[in-house]
Amino acid sequence: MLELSSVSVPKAADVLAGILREKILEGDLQEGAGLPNERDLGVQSGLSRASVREALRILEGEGLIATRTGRNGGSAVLRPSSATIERSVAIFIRGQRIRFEAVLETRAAIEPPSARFAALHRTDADIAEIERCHAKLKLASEAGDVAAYVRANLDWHVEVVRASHNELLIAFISAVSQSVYVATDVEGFNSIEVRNAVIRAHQQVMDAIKARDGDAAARRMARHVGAYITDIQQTQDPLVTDKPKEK
Amino acid sequence: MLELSSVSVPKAADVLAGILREKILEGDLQEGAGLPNERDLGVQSGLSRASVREALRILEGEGLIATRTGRNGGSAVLRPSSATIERSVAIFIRGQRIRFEAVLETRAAIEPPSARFAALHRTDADIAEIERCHAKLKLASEAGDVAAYVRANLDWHVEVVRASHNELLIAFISAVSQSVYVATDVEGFNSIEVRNAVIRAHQQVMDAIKARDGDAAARRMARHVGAYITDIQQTQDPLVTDKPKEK
DNA sequence: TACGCAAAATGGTCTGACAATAAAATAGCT
DNA sequence: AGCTATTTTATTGTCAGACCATTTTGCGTA
Repeated sequence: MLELSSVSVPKAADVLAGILREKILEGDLQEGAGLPNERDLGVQSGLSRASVREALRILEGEGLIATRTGRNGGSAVLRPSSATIERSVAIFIRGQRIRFEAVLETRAAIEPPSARFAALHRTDADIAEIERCHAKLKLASEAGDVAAYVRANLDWHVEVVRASHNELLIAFISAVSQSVYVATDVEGFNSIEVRNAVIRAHQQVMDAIKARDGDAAARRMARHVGAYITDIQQTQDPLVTDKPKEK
Repeated sequence: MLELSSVSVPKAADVLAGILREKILEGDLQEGAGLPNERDLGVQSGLSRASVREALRILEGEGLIATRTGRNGGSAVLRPSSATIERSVAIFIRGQRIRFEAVLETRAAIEPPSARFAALHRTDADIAEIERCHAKLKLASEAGDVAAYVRANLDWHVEVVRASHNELLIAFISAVSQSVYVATDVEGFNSIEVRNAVIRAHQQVMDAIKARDGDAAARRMARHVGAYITDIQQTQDPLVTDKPKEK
């Protein structure tokens, strides 16, 4: 008797999307290159326009193409950016109901080694960018503008990781920061004392990165994010939200 | 004169997808719950079936639903898994032509802190699982089955991170490992000497995790992945592949 | 030359039909 | 009754063709 493991029946749109995806990732289609219009793609592939459109929509969801309407419109090849990762991480965090503590832990795990790489690989332009964020942070803190302060704080951390010149770490920290932002704009947290401590810690980390001292950068960043976690836990503890039970 | 900043015209499918996405992420639709069939959704939303299908395809791409054909088929709500992150990371790495070195750096950054969390949060079941992978690793190494060895090696690392009980770190390491796997199955690398060194290093890390010694676990893991990077660089250096120029 | 309007090219949406699939219901046989 | 084969049915997958919306191009006129 012939054994068959439930043959899969790929959908037309998936197949076409796969072919186009390979062409793009393989580099056959350069960034900015325009795909044929939907009707032509239909003729070339022997599929209906509906199926072609579904394939294009898949690629659009993967951040591989962008589509414009109108004359000279159509689908153009895109370099997949970190935005795609950010979206999937955001959905993962919300959908899986990831504990906020886990998100902070992840950030705390990524940032110290990133700070080390930043100290080793930084350019002068990176330093300038980081200091620009720091200046904005100080300004917002002095003005008591908490929302701007939180925003600048996040930007500063992302900018430090950006100085590592490791594109994957940058994408990860961007994705995580996105989710941290929506949850740290708490009035109780971000008191004037905490803000001043943050500014001092940032200064120390920046000094280490400027001096290209990887060990110090990692150590100081670890201390900083560690303090951040304990601070926010103290603020949140009273109003305990949903604490998922151990499985 | 009235100033208008180019109004955006959201597409019907995007709007519907957004509504359904919120319902799912908000928890209004439990996992496994079935959505109405496409025709009903069309009637309820006032859209054509084509638009409804496009919306469903978007959600499917985001890993939020799964669709089956046939009677009692239709779309059922899914918990977004790490697979979605893995896919977007894989596309990002290939599409951006991320240096392999950067991928290894990212792994090296994530694993030591993960090992620390593993030492702190591990259960006995976690230990058993890690040791199972380690046993398979040793067996494959002794048998000289390099492919199985590489696979088991990767599994061991993922399993250690899994013991951290941090779902986001687990998703990240899974995504990165996926890409590491395809590139480390090199014959020159993975010599018997390297394999034995790996086995010894793993043993030390496991000892620390068993003893719930977070500092030792992080330190030993850092040393291990650090050695891994230098080893693989020595193997690859002779046959330098594409070295993207500094921007 | 400058402005405005028509034409053309392209994606966006709708309608209706039929094919493919898989579960459920039914019929038929032992 | 109980099993098996067949038919029915609910649902997604695919197609064809039309029309609408948007944007660029180009022409024609002041």
